[in-house]
Amino acid sequence: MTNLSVTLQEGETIQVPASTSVGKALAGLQSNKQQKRTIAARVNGIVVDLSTALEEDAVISPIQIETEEGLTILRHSTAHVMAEAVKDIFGPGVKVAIGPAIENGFYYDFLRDEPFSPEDFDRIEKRMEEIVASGAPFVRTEVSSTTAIDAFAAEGEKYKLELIRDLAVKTVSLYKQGSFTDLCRGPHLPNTTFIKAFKLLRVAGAYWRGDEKNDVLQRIYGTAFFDKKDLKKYLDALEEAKKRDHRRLGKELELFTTQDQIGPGLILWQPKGAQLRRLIEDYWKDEHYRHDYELLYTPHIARQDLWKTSGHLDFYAENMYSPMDIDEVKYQLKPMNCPFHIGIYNSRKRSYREFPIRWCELGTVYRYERAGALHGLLRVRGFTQDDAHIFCRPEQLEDEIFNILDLNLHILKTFGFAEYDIYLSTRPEKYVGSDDHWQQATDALKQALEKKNLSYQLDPGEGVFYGPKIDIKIKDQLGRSWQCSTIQVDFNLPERFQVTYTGADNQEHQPIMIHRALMGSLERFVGVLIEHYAGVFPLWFAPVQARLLNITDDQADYCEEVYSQMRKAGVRIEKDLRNEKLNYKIREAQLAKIPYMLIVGDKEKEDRTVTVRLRDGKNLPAMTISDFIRKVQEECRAGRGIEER
RNA sequence: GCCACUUUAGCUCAGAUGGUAGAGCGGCGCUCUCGUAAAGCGCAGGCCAACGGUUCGAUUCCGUUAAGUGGCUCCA
Repeated sequence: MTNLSVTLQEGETIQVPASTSVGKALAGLQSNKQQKRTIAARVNGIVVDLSTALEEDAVISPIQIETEEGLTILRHSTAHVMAEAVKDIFGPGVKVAIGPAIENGFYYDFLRDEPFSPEDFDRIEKRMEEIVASGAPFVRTEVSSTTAIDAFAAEGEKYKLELIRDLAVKTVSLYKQGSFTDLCRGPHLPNTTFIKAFKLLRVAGAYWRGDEKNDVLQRIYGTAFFDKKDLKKYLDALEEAKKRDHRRLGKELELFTTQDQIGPGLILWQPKGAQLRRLIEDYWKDEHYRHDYELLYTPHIARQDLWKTSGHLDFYAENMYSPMDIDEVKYQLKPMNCPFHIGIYNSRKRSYREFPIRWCELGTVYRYERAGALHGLLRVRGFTQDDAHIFCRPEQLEDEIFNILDLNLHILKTFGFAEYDIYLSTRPEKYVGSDDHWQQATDALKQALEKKNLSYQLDPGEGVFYGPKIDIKIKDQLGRSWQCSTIQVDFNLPERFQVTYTGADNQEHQPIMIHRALMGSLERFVGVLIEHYAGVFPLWFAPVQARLLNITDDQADYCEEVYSQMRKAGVRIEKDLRNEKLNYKIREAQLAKIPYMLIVGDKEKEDRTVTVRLRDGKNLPAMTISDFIRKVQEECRAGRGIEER
């Protein structure tokens, strides 16, 4: 028998007979303890089961269950166990589709006439426990596609048949544990005993292969971890996310609301939310002014012809609301601001000397979103973009992109977002503009990113048809990412609206146009901010900065005085002069997440001061009104990042 | 839009195999005037999402519609 040499990634080499399983080979290379945590391995770079037989010399690195990769395998295997449980309980009439591991868990799609109910979850979980306890091994077999097709056809597993046919390969691999066999590439756990902690989370509808023309399946989501502690940690994190839900906090803190009578996806900003938004807008405008932008305002509707010219009626009609008649002419609500900005550009002839032109607007747009897509502030039908359009010459593009990135990251950072995922999307299959232009623009985007020292991922073919783009996803406090910023080069609109400028050569040229939004939409950004801060906003954009609390009615007159002085000085202050106990007032202010509580009793009234209580329960020494005003102003200045510039 | 689930007082939620409903918080009133996370008592709030059907009778059963939630899909 031939001997093979097997080398552990980190060094040690042993000789084993051919056809030795990976698991066995590893047993000779690892400690017992390590061996117990090993569930799969990378052999010559390919991830395989421990049961895989070695047929050539190999470099092996074990995959431990507690690693990211191990967790994925664990979850994938748990999905198989869930499928087995479901088939056990609900019979062969239930058809299985696919069941992959996903971020934070797994799912499996089933076809079943009856809906799954939460009570079913208990039964399924119980059956899963039994399967896990049986310790059944996950057994891999390779069979010819025709054999597999026969087998799945006999069971009526039509989705599996479709998958095999589309694979169009000679042999496929099957995994069997207990009574359940699934078409699967693997790898899987050696056996079910590695499944220590799992939970089914929810059921949702999903189309077969994500296409709404196909069958609607029931998708059961679950998660699994290698021990109970981690599962609990995850479930706790879900709880925490629930607590931070901007819809809940928006209601509790009276930031925004929606009403049936007004319509879904249409946001009503309550006074506190409006204040928050105003502070963001003011800051945004200031920063744009500093960065050499000019501010625009444009209308909410325009003649339908405009949208014909812009091409929106061709490629965006399904997101636009029906036209309205005004003096027998059709008008439509705007889904984007760009044509209006172009209108301003075209209001007179432009010279290359004016470039770059940077115009920004907090422009409110309306887009039709499918009813099922609406979600709090994050997905709405009317929203305000922090939009801007830049017109420049090709050779200015890179600098402009660099400047945008600079402003973009600066603003995000000021709001407390310091981690991003950046994507560069290149030319899709269908596009307008010349290959040269695409190449130049894409290069300019790349150069700008590199000059700014930003790492990014390439999204080949994911650009919009009119130009390449950079998308920035921000990461919040809980590590979730949100798409907000987008920077897009546009070769299309300048052409359609015949946007030109007179060059140094006295000829007419077409400028490059850049669209960009940093926060994306104010609605979404505020939603993300609420969740990021859990409603505990930094002083500089807290809708209410301070609340005055008197101890008894005796200090009411002094409090009125303090209140009006502070309000005049621009401090966002409220007064709570009700005849309630101090404890009660403090509790309410605390729940309202107000940064400073100003407590006024006889002592303070006597000394003409206030005692400052912080959100964390600590007290600052009593200070005068003007000292407090100064303190607030200084902190706000620092928060807005003024000192950095 | 599609699938599933949900909709009871301002908010959070109970409730009855069909006989028109309750709690806590909040609001209002009275008493208390009180120093760092909930004082006491009382009162007022509901066409039980809307509309149709079944029924002697519907908030409860059935259907339709609307809104919400979780997904699919799409995206700021």
